[in-house]
Amino acid sequence: MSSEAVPTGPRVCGIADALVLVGDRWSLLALRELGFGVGRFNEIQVNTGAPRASLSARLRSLEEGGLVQRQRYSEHPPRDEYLLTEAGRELLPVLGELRAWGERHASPRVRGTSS
Amino acid sequence: MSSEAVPTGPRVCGIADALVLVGDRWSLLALRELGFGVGRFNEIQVNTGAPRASLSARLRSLEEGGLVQRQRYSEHPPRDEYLLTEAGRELLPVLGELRAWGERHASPRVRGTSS
DNA sequence: GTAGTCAGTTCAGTTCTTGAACTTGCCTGT
DNA sequence: ACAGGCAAGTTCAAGAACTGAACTGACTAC
Repeated sequence: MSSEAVPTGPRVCGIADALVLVGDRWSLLALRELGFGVGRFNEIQVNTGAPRASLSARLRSLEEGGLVQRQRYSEHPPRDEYLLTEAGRELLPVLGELRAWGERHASPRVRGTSS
Repeated sequence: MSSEAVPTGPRVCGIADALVLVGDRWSLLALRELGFGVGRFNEIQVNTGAPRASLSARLRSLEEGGLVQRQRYSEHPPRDEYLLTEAGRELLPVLGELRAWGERHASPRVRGTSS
């Protein structure tokens, strides 16, 4: 038997909960930008490459999930920008590790001396 | 004035590369099961709740991405199980942090004493 | 007044995901 | 032997989600 008391069953852990909030293609990229201090819609859109509609939906669900908050920076042309909440900021270390992993294992480029 | 010389531009970093491999709803959950030592298709399927077709596709792409490898555990009824490669195992700490974050911020349950 | 910026929304088409069967190969019970 | 099961997938139609391009408002610049 390979298993040593690994309890098998319908395991529910925080990973599943986390993925409900950030388990899609664009959320983490948007969060990365917010972590860089970029909070404007168009900048996030350009830097991540997400389609505007997707980004809009994603930011909205991140806001509902309590990861980001919207702040008005211009009244008259009503313009908002997005900021990380504490919950969002606490995700940044995870993103950092994910980036490190990605650079080690997922990047087809560089991986050596040049450039 | 929150920004202090944050270079704006088309930022490309390992996060995007990582998300190509694991940036979907089921990959990380499957990886979690593999991390628990559960490598059988049906068990992963039940524990994660992923539809069979999705799981099959996901495991294939994880295999192509070098995160898991398939190992035959029965010849005559040809049956494979999945194991983490080194790249896959190195992702487990990230998953651990994601779980910790999820338990702190994404779970609607618990969250301390009151509620 | 014409053009441009910013933050989204709308639209129609494409792609992805899902659940429910179905298949293949073997093992079990009677 | 033969029906019935289990395991690991595959197939298919339907539905959900995503996408790029164009459009809306509310301004600002020339």
